[in-house]
Amino acid sequence: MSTVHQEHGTEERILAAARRVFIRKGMAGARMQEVADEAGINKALLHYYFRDKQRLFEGVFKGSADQQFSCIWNSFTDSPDLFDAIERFVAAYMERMLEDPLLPLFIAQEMNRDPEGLRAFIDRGESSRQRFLRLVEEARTKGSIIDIEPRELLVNMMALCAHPFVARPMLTHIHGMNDEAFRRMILKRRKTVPEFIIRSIRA
Amino acid sequence: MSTVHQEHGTEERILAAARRVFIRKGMAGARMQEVADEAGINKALLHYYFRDKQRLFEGVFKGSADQQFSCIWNSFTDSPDLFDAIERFVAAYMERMLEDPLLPLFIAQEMNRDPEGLRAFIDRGESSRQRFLRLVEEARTKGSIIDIEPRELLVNMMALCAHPFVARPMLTHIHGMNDEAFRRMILKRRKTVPEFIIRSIRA
DNA sequence: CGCAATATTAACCATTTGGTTAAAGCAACC
DNA sequence: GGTTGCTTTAACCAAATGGTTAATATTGCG
Repeated sequence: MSTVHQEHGTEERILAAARRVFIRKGMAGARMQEVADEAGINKALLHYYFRDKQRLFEGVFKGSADQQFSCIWNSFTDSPDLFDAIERFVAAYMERMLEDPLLPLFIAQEMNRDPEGLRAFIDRGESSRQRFLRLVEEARTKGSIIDIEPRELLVNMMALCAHPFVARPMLTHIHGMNDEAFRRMILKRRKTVPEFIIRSIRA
Repeated sequence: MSTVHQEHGTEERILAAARRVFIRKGMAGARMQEVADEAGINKALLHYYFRDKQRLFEGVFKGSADQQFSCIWNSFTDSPDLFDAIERFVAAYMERMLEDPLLPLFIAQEMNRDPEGLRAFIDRGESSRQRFLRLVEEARTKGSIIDIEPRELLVNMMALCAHPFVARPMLTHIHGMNDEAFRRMILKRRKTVPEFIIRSIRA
């Protein structure tokens, strides 16, 4: 934003409201009026701060993607031990996503709707990702883990972390869980998922 | 459908077209006109066969949910060996989803949009699910696998199967894959995922 | 204060979109 | 051939929706 906007916190209020609405309903299902209502302002003011729906969405998506990607990676920035890194990553992911359980599904949904346009937003944690892959590669050559492709391990780890959030409505229904039970399940997984992974890869 | 509809395959054509559009765009993003175009018919004819968007959607969702749930479970109906059951399930899931890679995300998306209303549609594979859980429980008491909660193992297995499809746009971008490379990755996982799981749970 | 710039709103507009209607095709059947 | 009942269509409609405009309120400042 090059414009000055010497505002009264309004832009932040709008963004926060938009975030809630977009994450709940998705770009296609979200309504500008609903965002305005949730922010407690006039609809025209949305267009004053963010020219159109697309730009408002991008403002929201950028922050959300950062939250899911770069933010998480920083959790294990300087861990030299792979097992320790895995534990930290999983714990950071679970705890962070418990605050916004719809985030993983939202990201997946929107990336699927407009891969070309949103591609740029998810490149943030790239360096940390590379570091993780190297950590796996080292452990592999060192022989402290079995022979597994680093990328594959990463995908598996992400899968075990993200899926319960993506599939939450199914899980809660099938297992007859309420929100609190879901939360407990995630907190349990914070412990069991790293164990599950490490059991599988330990040499 | 209690009405007779002595049609010319039109209802099926509509459903197939609706399926493609809804799965691609989701309920909120799909347009009745687009479905009509894709089916090569007039928009009013949609409402002749399926009264409104909601019912057309339900027609699509019912079939899709069956495909993802009950259909898969039948793969290992009568396998008495847990490890064998896991291998079969994963293989069936991967192969089936390769035909409709957007299906898992679609189901998750819509279940999140309207959990109450769609809840009923996902109860299909319940008996097979129970059988799987019992198989795990047996193996656990028998001591052929480590001490793991059956439900947890099931969630992990589903996670490892479904996540690559849900996160496909991210994966293909980050790893610089095209559709064919994605397909190869899934086919590789058909082998490595069961191995990953079994390594982790084998006593 | 008074003025300029920014912030906010109510009313309005054009387009999109789900859905309807009434008429036209078209098949079978007498 | 015409009548009857299902199928298909073009034209139409009302509501919803993204976006604009012009006027009003508010703030900072000389």
